[in-house]
Amino acid sequence: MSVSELSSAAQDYLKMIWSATEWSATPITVGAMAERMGVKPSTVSDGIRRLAKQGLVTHAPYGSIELTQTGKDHAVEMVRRHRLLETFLVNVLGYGWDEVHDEAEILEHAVSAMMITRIDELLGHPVRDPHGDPIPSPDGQLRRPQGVRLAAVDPNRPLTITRISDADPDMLRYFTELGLAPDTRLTVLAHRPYADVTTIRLPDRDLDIDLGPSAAESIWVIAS
Amino acid sequence: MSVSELSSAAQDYLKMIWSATEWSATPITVGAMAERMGVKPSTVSDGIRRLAKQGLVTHAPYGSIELTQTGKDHAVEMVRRHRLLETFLVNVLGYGWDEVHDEAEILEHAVSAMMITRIDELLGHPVRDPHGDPIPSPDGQLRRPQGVRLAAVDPNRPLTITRISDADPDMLRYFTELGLAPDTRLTVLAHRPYADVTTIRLPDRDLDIDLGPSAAESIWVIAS
DNA sequence: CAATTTTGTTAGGCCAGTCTAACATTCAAG
DNA sequence: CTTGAATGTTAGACTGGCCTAACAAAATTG
Repeated sequence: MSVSELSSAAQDYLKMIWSATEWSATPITVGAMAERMGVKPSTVSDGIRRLAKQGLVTHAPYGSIELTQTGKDHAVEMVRRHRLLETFLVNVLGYGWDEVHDEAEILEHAVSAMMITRIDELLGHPVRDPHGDPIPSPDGQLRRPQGVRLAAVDPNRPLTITRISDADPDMLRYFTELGLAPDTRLTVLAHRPYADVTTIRLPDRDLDIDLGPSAAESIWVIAS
Repeated sequence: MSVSELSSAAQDYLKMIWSATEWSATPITVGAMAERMGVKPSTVSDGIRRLAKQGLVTHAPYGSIELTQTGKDHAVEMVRRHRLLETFLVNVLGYGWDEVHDEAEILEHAVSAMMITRIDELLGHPVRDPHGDPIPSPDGQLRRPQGVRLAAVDPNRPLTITRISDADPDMLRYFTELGLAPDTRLTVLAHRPYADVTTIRLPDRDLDIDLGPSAAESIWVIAS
């Protein structure tokens, strides 16, 4: 069975369950899923039950939610669609990287496998989306970019941004103003714990910036 | 209210009602709609009732189905989306003109107004889609291409194809093989009524072709 | 113009996906 | 280790879009 035959809601559930463990190990909860999808927990609980019946997740009442291999395959396919579409919207249609998430979220349920193939070719088989997130290959392979959260790195080392979480469009617009994007080079000057501030320096723009904790958690870097 | 807020089914009904009278004056019937949408007449009857309740069509039981101004506006917007998407799929993603209809049929329900605007810009504000059908402007204006059905023209006059109905992908593939497309020049040699054949000549390819009635009804031409 | 065929509508049911409200389980704090 | 708070599940209702079956109206035709 192809991922296209799943309902839109089922595709969303699978993608969300998979995504929850992409950047942190904490497993997803029913409440968190409901929150992120803008529905009530009872709806999610019900949806999970339907997914389990279709063999896409395993779940005992009050227990943890795990994707089966099939579920995982479909989830990764949806992630591939989403990230290719985001890349397409930015590179071909001239969207801002803060504008693509919602559009891709809808399109990913509507595009055919053929269209995804064509978009992938047009873009030259990109391996990262505009936020630096890795794009799974057609067979589901996915190279995680190296990198750790900016909040967690030692000061005074040269760093390069590898990804920026696309969770908050407002924050992305703010980052755009500051010139923060994947491949931007920077150095952490200091973490100031009680002020909850991380000060960074952008050598290329000769600029120092104070970032709050949510920003410092959203930016991933490697040594450069 | 924007057309995007309508259900997918409602968008389909409106577009179909509008389309029914684009190339011929015969008004649409419940049965014909059901047939073309692949559902039962009872479903359409019900759907029409819901549309009427929303003020998008007027309809008395057993009476004719008419779009209100609002309904007409939404229908034309859907036609604009559909034809821009078809053009986009052919010109940007390299689809064949016989492959775009079904894909556009799904995408038209998913794209945002912004995406349509961007696609329109990328394509340079096209006025015809790959089949020669006119693309309504953003404000709903629509210039009907001149032209009459090939089946209805006098023999031995130089003609140019202005549009080819996209109703039948197989026929489009056949036309591709023959080199028949919008802007192709041709002459009708003769209509042979009892054989139900129209013989045409393609001067540019020095080729004579016999077309059956469905083909001759699908091709629209003007004097050239 | 009456009877039959065709076409359209209504009634009643099903499903997915949502809700609210009530209930069950688990977790955490004292 | 008990209890109250937080979290998750179930029950029951509703909606849109579909179905089948029964019925109503209109059109065609002998």
